Amino acid sequence: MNLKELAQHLKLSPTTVSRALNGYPEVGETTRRRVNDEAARLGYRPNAHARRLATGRSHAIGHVFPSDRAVTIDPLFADFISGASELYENFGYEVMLHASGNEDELAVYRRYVQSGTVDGVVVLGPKLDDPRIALLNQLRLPFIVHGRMGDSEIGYGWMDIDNRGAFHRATKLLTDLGHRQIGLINALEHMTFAHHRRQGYERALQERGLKLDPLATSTGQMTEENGYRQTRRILQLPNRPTALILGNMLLVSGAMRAINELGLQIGKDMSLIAHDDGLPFLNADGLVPSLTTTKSSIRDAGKRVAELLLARIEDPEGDLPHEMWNVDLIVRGSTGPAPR
Amino acid sequence: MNLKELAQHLKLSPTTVSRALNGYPEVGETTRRRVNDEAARLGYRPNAHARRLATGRSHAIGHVFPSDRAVTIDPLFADFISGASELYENFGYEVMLHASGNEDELAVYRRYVQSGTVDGVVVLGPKLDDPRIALLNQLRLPFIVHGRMGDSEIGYGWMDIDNRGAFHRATKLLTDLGHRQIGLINALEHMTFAHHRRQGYERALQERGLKLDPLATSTGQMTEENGYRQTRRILQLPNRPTALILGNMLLVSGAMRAINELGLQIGKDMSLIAHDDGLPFLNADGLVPSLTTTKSSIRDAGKRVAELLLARIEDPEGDLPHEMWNVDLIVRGSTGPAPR
DNA sequence: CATAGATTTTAAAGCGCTTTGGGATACTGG
DNA sequence: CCAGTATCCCAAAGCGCTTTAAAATCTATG
Repeated sequence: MNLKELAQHLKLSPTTVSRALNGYPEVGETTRRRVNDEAARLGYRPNAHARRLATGRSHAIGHVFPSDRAVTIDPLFADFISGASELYENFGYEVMLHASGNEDELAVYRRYVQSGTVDGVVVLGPKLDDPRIALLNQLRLPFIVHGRMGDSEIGYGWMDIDNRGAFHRATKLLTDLGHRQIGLINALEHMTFAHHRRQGYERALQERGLKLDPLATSTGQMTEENGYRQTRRILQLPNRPTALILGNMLLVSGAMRAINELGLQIGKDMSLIAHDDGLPFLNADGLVPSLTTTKSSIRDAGKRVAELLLARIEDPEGDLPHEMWNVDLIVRGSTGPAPR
Repeated sequence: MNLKELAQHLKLSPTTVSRALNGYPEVGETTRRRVNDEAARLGYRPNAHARRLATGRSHAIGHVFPSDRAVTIDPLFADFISGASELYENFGYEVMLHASGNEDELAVYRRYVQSGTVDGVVVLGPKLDDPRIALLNQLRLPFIVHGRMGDSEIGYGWMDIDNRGAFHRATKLLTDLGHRQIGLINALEHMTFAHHRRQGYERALQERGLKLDPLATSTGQMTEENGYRQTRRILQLPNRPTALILGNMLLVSGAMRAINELGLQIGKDMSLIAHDDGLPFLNADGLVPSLTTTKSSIRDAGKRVAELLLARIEDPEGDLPHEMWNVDLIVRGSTGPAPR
């Protein structure tokens, strides 16, 4: 069943039917209703490719993820996309996924443009200096960055959470509780979000006149195992921290394991704060003791980024969005006054 | 830059250029080289939609994931897709993702067919009785099921791991070690894989003449919190199990937490086996004690399913693949003889 | 009642590719 | 030297839709 057949069936021209279905004003109200009813009855759907060819719009959004085992993004990625999809679906957009395996991510973008596969892309996990942004601007492919490229905030649209503020606040809570040695297990710091977190952490220490102990911090993969290793290492330092801040919920069980192993009690001997992206399978509130977190749903972020991107595609000359979300600090049972 | 322009540029007809690029034999070797070189030099890529319209093939694979908060699939999903993408990419296929949010999954399939969006789909997480399979057969949309629909093995192509065998072997290891009370924390058992796992578990108990204690088993979400809750519950039964089998690595940290809390030692007072899908952020070998697992990489499964699907699309009348993978039982430090 | 203007419908071109069915042209062997 | 056969290339149709420009129909007005 194609448009032509449907038109014959209705004794109308394809033009009129097309217009009726797409809501153009040049068609009478009664005709429109008749067309819509019949299309629904016969289960007619326009051929996606024909429409794309004719309009030059693909109604698809590209998402590239690194398949080079950059572990961090994986579980978060699914949740982000899941939020974004919700929105795309409502606006009739498709989600295209691409592993940047053989070719690199830049090559994928070039291909997108040359072959017209997508109308826009979401840039995930921006680095301090990220070539993707310049390329996309040059290619004139609409995009929104989830996060920022270092401290540059103009020249591209972005939506980010206040990582600096979040880790500043978390660190400050700990210093207010009297902790003087505070460890940090961070993500890889060429990623902007991790860099910002460290900045927030360091500023809070400075404000209290506390000296930063580089050995009490680490940057690495967001895995259970790394959480365990780093926690163990940090807790065996001569000048042992009494509190620990973790970049991610995936680190938490490893960290807790290490803490328990050393016979320390969480919330008493050792305070713990983690950043919680709201992954559905890791609930900070259900832990014992419940976990103090800086929380921001990555799923909601996905939804919002999708929204901004569609707006941008709609109006490519409009103002670039710059949107920063506050991050909640939720105090629960894993933080307490510093032991003396 | 389109085909016509490229052809003019080369002083050839579009026909010849198209054929040269697509490897048809009707074009001379020298001409072909000339065309390929020039296309590469100018960065020409055929318009994806035009090609799709002309060929009637979309070169895209659909993947529908439930966005109704069915937690289980999320982290596994990303890994599965990641494996599949690797293959698709090599064969020039796109990955389309769809949240089955408002409309249900069946509706998405119908739409796929009506609008020609994809050439085939992967069915994930099949249930004991799953309407998707009948619908897809009726729609004549090529598909491969990752897993099986209950015990029916014909009438559709599938690739599955031997869940029954895996859990049978795991349980048998424990009974061989002298354990007589063995708990099970399973996924939701309307899912075939979870159903099979229980069957394997129960058969091994029967073979040893052990009585099944329904209270020592549970089915539910694959989350840290549920792992904790169920473990805690099971370990407080009057007739406390000395071993526990977990459906998923996500349950593990919760379970370990509960075990430690009750002052029991893993591998000694309490043996532990989990199924490991090879998620990159949860390493069974890095735990302390290292974890005995039934292991099968979900990423590899994704890759294989993709391969089978592409073969099926290539030859829709070919034999339906039925492929079952063995699951390794890797014995590590978390299992030991039953305490007396 | 004729005519201008508004409304509704249509024919036809075009989006950029593939592919059918022929034509040239060059290469054989009788 | 010519018919027969490969080899190489091309014109044109068509995939199913949108959209421009124009035609047909209806409404209002002097």
